[in-house]
Amino acid sequence: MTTLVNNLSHKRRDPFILFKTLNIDAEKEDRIINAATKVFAENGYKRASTNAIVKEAGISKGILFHYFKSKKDLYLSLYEHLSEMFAEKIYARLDWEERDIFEIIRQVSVIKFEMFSTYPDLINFLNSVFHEEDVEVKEEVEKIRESLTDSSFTKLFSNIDASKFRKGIDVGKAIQVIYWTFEGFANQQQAKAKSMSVADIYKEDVLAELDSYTELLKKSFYK
Amino acid sequence: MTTLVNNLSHKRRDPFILFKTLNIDAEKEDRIINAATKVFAENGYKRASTNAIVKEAGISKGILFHYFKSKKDLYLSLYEHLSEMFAEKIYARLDWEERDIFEIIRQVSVIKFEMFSTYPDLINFLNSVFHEEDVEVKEEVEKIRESLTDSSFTKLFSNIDASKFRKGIDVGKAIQVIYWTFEGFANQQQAKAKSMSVADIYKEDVLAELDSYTELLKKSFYK
DNA sequence: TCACTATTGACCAATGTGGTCAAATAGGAG
DNA sequence: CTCCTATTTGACCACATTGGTCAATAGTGA
Repeated sequence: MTTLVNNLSHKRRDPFILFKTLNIDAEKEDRIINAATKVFAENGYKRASTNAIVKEAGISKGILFHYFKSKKDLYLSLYEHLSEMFAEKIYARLDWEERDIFEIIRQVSVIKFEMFSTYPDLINFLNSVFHEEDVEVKEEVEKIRESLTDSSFTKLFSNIDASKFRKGIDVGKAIQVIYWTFEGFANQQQAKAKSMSVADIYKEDVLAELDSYTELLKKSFYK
Repeated sequence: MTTLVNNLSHKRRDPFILFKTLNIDAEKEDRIINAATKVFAENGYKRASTNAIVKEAGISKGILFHYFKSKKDLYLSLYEHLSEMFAEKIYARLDWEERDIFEIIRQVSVIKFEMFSTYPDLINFLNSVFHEEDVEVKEEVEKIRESLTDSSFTKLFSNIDASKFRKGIDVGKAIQVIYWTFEGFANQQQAKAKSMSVADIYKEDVLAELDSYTELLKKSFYK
């Protein structure tokens, strides 16, 4: 069983196998991906409507079922494609030697932020797949997830330098607090982003605010 | 414009007006409330099915539409009833003079926890109503919400004793961190609770863990 | 027994579903 | 231009589900 890292370094996968065999321009592929991502993210597998997807993507019903043999096929292919792409980006840009929790979380946050501006529904989709309960896809989702789970990631978080924390601080709990803080911050930003165009979000501003939380937590938890 | 506090102290409202006029035993009323709460919380207004509600409640379709003249009526009555009940409990048990942020959040958490064991879907339902976008109910939800919004609550949080915090700490941001921590903790507990029976959750254990986070944050933020 | 109310669930028209397929279109080669 | 093939369309289908109705039944107290 190879890990994701191995997959990424040794193997060049063509995520949408169905797409590869047919000659489709990238722009249309993107439209379909974004439409499906959005509709699945908002509704879950069962209640997501293929009609809604084709409408959102601006394509005909026929062509969708020409590319994907069924709704299930679309869902699973999309999940495989997006989770691989997501992992790929993360892996390519993380510093795996880093042992400072704030630096790690900052790196992950920056990557997430950048992905959000290109694929606004990606993270929501991946979250919704994670919580998906429908029996028609649950098992196969599990299989795909397994093939992607990687030990490097957990190692990254279990290898954190505890010596930087002040005496008397429960490091495990402190890490939880840090995690919840950045999760909360990300949710807040996403809620904000809903009410404005993507162009109006300035990366520098968001990162500056994020850093102010980092600073606060460092001041409080570190020696 | 009266505030919620005034409503609660001066006025005895019968939340489910429709219920009052007919003689229904409390146990059945609770079954209907819990079923509707659950189904609406999980699906939102539009996609929630009245069939699913009557099945979950173990009642017939006819009787549901005998009590409530429409799905919309059920939804809005339920929202009004539950949000009033929720506010009532909070208001009855909060110490409004308290100025210590941890003490306030702890009080709110305890109340939330207790409500969760009796009405597991209450909080999810109120959250889902808050995010509801369906035009058929949005406006009326807004009206009900307005009639409940109270300034005392915001006053409570804006009146926090900042002098307890260490020098150099951004109190506003620290409060955000505290808020996100307890939100994250609550979500974690709720996820855990899904995989076990309500009886197996020990209040003392949960509160002890919650207090350990309080302790950590106090140690870090307070003088 | 009767009169009355509370409750049922089969039923309905309307809408929406995933998926199909004959036909229209586009594009390149000759 | 004609032909041929590959791409794309959307009307259409059988089926499931929807919110809501109502004649019929069960229950109750006198």
